[in-house]
Amino acid sequence: MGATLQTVADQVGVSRSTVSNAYSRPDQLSPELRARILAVAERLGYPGPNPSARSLRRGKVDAIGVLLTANLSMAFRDPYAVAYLRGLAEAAEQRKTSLLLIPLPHNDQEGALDAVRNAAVDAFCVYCVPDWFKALEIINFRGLPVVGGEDPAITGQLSGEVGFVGIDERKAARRLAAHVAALGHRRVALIGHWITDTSVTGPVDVHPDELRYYVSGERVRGFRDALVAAGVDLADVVLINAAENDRLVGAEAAGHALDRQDRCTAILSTSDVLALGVLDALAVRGLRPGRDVSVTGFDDIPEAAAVGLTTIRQPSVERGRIAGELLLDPPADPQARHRVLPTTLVVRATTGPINQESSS
Amino acid sequence: MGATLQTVADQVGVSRSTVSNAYSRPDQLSPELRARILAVAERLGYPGPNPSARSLRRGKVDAIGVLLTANLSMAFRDPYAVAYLRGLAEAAEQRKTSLLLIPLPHNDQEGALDAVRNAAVDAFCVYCVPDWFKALEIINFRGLPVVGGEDPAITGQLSGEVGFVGIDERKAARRLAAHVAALGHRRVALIGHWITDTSVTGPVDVHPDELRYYVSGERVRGFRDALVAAGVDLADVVLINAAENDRLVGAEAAGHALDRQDRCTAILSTSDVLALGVLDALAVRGLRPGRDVSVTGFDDIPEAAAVGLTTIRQPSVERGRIAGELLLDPPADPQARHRVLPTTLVVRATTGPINQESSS
DNA sequence: TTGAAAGCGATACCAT
DNA sequence: ATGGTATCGCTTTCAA
Repeated sequence: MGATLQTVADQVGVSRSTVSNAYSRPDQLSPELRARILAVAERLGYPGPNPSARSLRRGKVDAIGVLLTANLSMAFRDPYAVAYLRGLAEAAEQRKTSLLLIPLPHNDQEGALDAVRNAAVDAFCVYCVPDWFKALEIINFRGLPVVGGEDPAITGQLSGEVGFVGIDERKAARRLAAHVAALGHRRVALIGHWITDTSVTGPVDVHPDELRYYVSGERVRGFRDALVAAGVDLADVVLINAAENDRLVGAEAAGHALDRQDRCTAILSTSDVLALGVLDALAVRGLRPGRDVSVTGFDDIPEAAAVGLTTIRQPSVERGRIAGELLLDPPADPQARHRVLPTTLVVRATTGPINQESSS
Repeated sequence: MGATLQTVADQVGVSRSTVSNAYSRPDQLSPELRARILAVAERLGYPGPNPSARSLRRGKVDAIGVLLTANLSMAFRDPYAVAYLRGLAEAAEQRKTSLLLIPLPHNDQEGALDAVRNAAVDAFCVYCVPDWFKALEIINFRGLPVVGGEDPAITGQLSGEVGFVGIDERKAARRLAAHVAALGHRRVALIGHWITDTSVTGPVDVHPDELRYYVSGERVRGFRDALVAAGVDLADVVLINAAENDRLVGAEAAGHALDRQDRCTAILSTSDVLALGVLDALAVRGLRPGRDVSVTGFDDIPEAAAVGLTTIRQPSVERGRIAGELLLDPPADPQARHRVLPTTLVVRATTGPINQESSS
């Protein structure tokens, strides 16, 4: 217990530096001496250099901090987030770097953000954190390298921003909504994750331009763009906030759209997970997706294919991997540090032409 | 740049202690002074106490190290591992504790284990790491609290073991194999994850008692127990190693069982992920699961239900949560620190009575 | 190849 | 309520 570099050095009869070298620079001393030192260390129960002391001195930790969604454990329910994390892990493990998953307090209260403040990391990767979260300010203030991958504008303001990897959210959303509009839908509901806040699920009365959370905001604006372009009356468009990116919440949100007199004929969600919930809500009410009500998602998680969900496919693992690479090996060329990845419209069975009978 | 506690203290005209208190013990100084200090700190661009220095001094990091599978990024492909991690995250986020995901070198080579050695954490949670991995020795030597949750014997030897959370692997496997044997199957193949090593997929000639990796070993031994009890000749049982817990690898392993003259009538795998691969292999060969060949998994991941896989259900999220709780709030009662969770045999469509025609 | 000395940046205890 | 002081454990020049 309590063995330290000093203890070992004393026992062996060498200086601290030498013991330190035995661990961190094997080439700086004779193999025999090193062996002797390591043996003594083992006998003394010296656990090796103290990680905190070591990183304090070296100024490096070999870990990157990950803010995965405003709600860490919830993130693991979203296959897309998991895939992103997998990509990040791939990049990290290739470089012997650990990933520090930092939990955010559910309320984002000042004092509760210690975990972000005290995170011993060399850089941060931020994924799906609403831009108004205080955690971002802290990260910004710490001045470490950051890869956001969402709002180019916001991450552009982070002092340590090293790059960006994302997609053209709005354009992709536009294509999806254009597809829906082309099928004749005019009464539409849009379900957005955190478009207003992170606590209440239900209809909101906000102009799309005001939505703050970048990802959902852009997607909703993309939907709006396309609907307006198709001549849809915005008064016929219901906007619903989802307090969590969760299937159950998606179902709840859909309820607000379905259980009203002038039921909409299409429901567009800002994620597949929410859309799966929407499908659940339809099932409960005996409505057929693609016939009675058209439904779309966003991400193209594996389950989307399984249930025939029309959606936008975006890279997941790759996106995480690139984020990690940007952080760990920032390319010299600034151009190469701004990556906009391609997306694809995937039309499946949950969207179909407007059905005159059930919409009347 | 480079602002430190000292800098701030000098500017404000107070001592370091006071500045430190302003951050870590707000109640130790007047609100006005604190406000003044924080303001100056902000102006100076002082990012807050240096995490490494802080944890060096306090002897605490507020992070727990996670060894998730021998292959971190691969772990994210396994829904069971992800669920476990979710539970762990739930426990951690409730206690403002971060999770340090530590990558293991693929070869488990000495030098490459720095990440484990240098991990700044207060404790370790080890999940699905083969017992012969050097990483475990290092963890053991560091003497930090550990929750293994797999091999009670091995974790029992870890100096810092604080508890155990797992299932009765062997008993569960026995029930599963008994079900298969009761259906009349006598020529059986067992596919085990890492039962010999982590590099080659294919038949192995090892006695079940010799298998080293605890989890798979116990499951295989459980299978064996039940088969022998049912009068199966062990000479008719093929043992196949899977180099990775991966669907593709499962399919590959199944190939070794299916593409031989005396094709087996049942294939038992040590995980659902592998079993899904087995089903793929059957499909490719035009064989019907539950009719031509019976197939079983282990874990009961969501996809198992979707494809009708017969399997053993074991708690996932809960298991991770308990592991986290054991680490973060070890119960005083030693009894309460040894948790064996219940499992259930879930019979679905992939197992059926032996089919005389195709087995002849 | 090895050792001596100087921090890295912060916190805790004890006074005041 | 604040300040002084010792110390946490290690790495890193630089000199021998």
